[in-house]
Amino acid sequence: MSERTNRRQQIINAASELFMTQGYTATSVRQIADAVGCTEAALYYHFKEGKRTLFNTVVEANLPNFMLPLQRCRDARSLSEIITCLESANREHRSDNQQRMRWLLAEFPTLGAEEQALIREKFQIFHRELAAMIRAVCDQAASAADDLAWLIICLMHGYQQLLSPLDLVSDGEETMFVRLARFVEILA
Amino acid sequence: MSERTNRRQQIINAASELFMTQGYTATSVRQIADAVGCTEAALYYHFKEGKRTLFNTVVEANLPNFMLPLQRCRDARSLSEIITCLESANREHRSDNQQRMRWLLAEFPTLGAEEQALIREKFQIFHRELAAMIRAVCDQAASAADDLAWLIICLMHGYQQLLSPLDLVSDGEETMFVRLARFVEILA
DNA sequence: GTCTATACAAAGATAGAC
DNA sequence: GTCTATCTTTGTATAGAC
Repeated sequence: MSERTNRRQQIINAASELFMTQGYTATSVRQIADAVGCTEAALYYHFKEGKRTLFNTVVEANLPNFMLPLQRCRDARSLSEIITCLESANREHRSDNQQRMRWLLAEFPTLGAEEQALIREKFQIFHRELAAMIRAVCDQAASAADDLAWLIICLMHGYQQLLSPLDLVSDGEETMFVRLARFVEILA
Repeated sequence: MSERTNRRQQIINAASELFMTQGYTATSVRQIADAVGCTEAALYYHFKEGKRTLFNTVVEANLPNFMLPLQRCRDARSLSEIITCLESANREHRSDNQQRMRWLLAEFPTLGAEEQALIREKFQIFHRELAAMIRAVCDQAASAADDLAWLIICLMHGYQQLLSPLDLVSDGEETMFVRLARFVEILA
């Protein structure tokens, strides 16, 4: 993959960056072409159906890999271990995933039905895996594990998309997650 | 306040609707003028500094009234009562607040420093009030109440902005909140 | 594949008449 | 206050040369 082997890929990368930071409508085809270092005409050669097609490609290329943090927790042996593990996995890709998710949810209403379904499915799979993992480490009823998994997902999302970007938690380290781990420890 | 007493207000209302559903860049001044039933020139008379100024006005007019759900919980006497109360208050203004919050967070990065600070402050006040309320009903250490308050805020946000709009929770009623109430009941 | 050149619509914004 | 008319810039998109 030399410097400019694949123009198409360069375009997708530049578009990803711009769409994510500025949003779809705020980003012009000119801007993308400039960022790549080519002309608009060249861009239209690679994406014959124009801006919207390029956007769809970018969406699929940027579906956050939800499973990544879960794989790290494979050998957790308690609920609190799962949580602290999720939190640390989360912290490492923080700015990346945070931006991707924010963008994804912001554009979600404008997406086509297939893309919306794709995203929904990703979350459902994540939830299913997490619930299974919870059942494995502490003997919960299936429905309780399901709820607990959604609870954790909501919590992480709220933290990642609300507290963290708005800089609402001042006490430096993510003590909140540590405390959650302690909470659920009691419950388990 | 007759039909067209206040053009300025009409403009703000129309702009609110359009900005929220389409976003800032996707909404044109023309579109707003059309919705109001006047010309662009008239609009520029009321907002001399143009689209961005109108937008700022709209942002301030649409800062969700965060305190509303809290006021409903004044006479809650336990942690679980607070939570179920918040949840029901939340459910009533659901679609409204959901859209407002989604929009606010999507546009947040583009806002000026003062507006960002304003939003941040609203959340901090909400948190402070909720934490105080928690301390009032169950004898928690101040720091534990603080964390618990953030936890509940994150959870509600995750539910409102992730699970609910993506239609990820299938079991009809908001059992998740009921279960959370039970969880925290044990903790208290 | 990439460029130059250009078409054409829509954007934000303003001057000046009423 | 509101309109008509107009300006300038920016947007998406394409034709045709290299």
